[in-house]
Amino acid sequence: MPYHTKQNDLILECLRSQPGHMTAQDVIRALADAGHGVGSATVYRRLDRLVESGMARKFIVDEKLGACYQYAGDSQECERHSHLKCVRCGRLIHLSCGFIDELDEHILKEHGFRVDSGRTVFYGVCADCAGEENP
Amino acid sequence: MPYHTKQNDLILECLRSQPGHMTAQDVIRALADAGHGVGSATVYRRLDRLVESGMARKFIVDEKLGACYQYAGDSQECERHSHLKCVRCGRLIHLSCGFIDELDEHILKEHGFRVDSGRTVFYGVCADCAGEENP
DNA sequence: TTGCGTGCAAAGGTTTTGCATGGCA
DNA sequence: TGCCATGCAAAACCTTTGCACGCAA
Repeated sequence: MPYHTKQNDLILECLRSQPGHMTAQDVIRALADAGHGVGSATVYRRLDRLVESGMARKFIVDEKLGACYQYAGDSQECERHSHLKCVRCGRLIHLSCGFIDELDEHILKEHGFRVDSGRTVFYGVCADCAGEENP
Repeated sequence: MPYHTKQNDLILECLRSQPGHMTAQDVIRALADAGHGVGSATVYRRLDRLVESGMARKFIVDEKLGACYQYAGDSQECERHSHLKCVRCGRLIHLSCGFIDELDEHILKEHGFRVDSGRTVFYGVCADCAGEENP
């Protein structure tokens, strides 16, 4: 049975305060800056637990950057968000789109694979960067 | 102007011999096992160049595992492959599917983002693992 | 001969692990 | 009082970087 600790609340609150996504290192730095230093080992351990329990979502954006975490506690609104990562400028774009749902359904029915859109990252080139290439 | 070296051939041949994908570490180990030791720095440098030149593709599967590389020299057949990664058993499944093309087209037209399917990894649960959950 | 490519070693970064201590139940 | 959680430090890991030497052109 997991215990309820102050550090757990701090980490969760930190994630919640951030509209976007944070790496584990972001969380560690944010807590340190706020005056509540939390050991990095604890942050990693708690983040993994939050993901297991469904309070947070975890996905990989970039191989240099570590894993990214995002709060998912209250609303499931972001559940069907996917992400677009521009490999040129590095921007990460949220994508809410019915087409994704259709795709997920198709993959489930035809290929027997249940996709978790919240984790999935599409790589490519964003409009701005594509514009710069072909002016 | 890039030079043509023995190590470059070895690395490319190593990738080509593998039907699937390899991490940089896999390449290093494979070459070492084959008796041709190639320095890890060289492997990383050459792999990056191969990706730049289009001879190989690179994508991220798992944050613990490093980047994955795949040969893409002869045929572009795999160009429109996406990958499904089962978060339960860790299996990586190739997905060739017209629906993906439609999605990419939709994202390009409606969201102005050109997706590179070859890099994209869908996370979720495969049929086998889903079956084990609900027998 | 020129200068890119290589290899070794060291450094950089994130994440994990071991172990003694502290705090929740 | 138990036992999980924490924190520190050290370790493990992949990847990058610096530098001298070797090899392709």
